[in-house]
Amino acid sequence: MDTNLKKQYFSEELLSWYRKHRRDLPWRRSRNPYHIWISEVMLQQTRVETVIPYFHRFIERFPTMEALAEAPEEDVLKLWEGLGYYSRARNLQGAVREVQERYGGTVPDTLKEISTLKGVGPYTAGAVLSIAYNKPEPAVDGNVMRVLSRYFLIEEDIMKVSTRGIMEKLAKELIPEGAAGDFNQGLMELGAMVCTPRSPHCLTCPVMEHCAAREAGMEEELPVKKKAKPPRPEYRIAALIEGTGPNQGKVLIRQRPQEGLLARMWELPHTDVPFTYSPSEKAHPSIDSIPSSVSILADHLAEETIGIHPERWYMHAEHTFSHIHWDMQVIACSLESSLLPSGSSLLMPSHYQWVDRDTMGQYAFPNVFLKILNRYFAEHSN
DNA sequence: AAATCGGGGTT
DNA sequence: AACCCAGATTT
Repeated sequence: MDTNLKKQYFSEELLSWYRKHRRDLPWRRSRNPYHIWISEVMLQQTRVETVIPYFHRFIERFPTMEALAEAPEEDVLKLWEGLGYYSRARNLQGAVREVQERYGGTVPDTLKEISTLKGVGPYTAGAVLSIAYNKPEPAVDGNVMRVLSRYFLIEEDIMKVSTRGIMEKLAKELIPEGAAGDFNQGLMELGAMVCTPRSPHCLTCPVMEHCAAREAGMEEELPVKKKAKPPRPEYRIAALIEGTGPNQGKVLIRQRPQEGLLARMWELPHTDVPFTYSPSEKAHPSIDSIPSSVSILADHLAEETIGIHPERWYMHAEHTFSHIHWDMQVIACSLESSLLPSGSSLLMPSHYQWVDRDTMGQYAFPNVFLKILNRYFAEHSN
């Protein structure tokens, strides 16, 4: 079959399939460029079902770009809590402020301008332009690369930058006249609902008849993708420091640095230990079974003027990021003293804070620490 | 081109 | 346990 006919068939069938089968998603209920933009940023590397509650909370708290531009950054981070890739939140607010100042509060409608905004890469630019403004720009994400690699039997490694270029050119050619938004969303919808990574539902696919991978029996082998490196293990020890006196019932937390992993999020004080926990240490934990870790933790906190006295083993926690796996032992501690030279024993460095069950909600935590704190306060609810 | 940057659902 | 998700940025 002629290539151009295959393309025309694909575009027409996909478009009509989408218009019949599209899911009713919150960000599909308007074409507010700001709302579309938020949804696309939240959807980066994140599933639809995960995003939905975050999207509702976000537009309720920040209904307009003006509201988001004027909000304290910590409020934005708190609403992003648990969603991951927290630089997305900071970039989004920074970009919205840029739109307020440089573009008079209107999301730019050209590829050149919108692409200058922080956190708006090739995908997000194309998605916002096509969905909000119906501009014929491609929006190539993982779904689109999977669908196109199968339908056109493209065996290039989709992790390569050059392959992205091939896909974008192809995706742009396929956009039907005047239907960029629906077509691009249809491409992603097909990838999410029908042309899935494993065991694709070819029998219900609107373009199965001319799918090259299907004809070749290759649908399970595509797309070709080089395997990612496994996350490196990191062994860590954390202090759950229980307050006394005026801080009875509270726990000491600290804020992470401005840059890097989990930037500006709050956490339990903890540090890396330069060796692995043996299976017996994981299985039969106690302070005495990991004494060198405990002394490393005490030394680490002493450098931040926090003197601790380890009391008991509390729990084991694991957390996997894309590139790191944390294997963490949590030790309940009492506060020996503040080692600040001149202050009273109640003074703490400014990036430390006492919190209880009611006040911890003011601070944004990564999920691993959220779980530890929620368990602790559930067990210590006087 | 490779590494960094979260967290969780599916199979 | 492997895979991968409506990716962008930095090195």
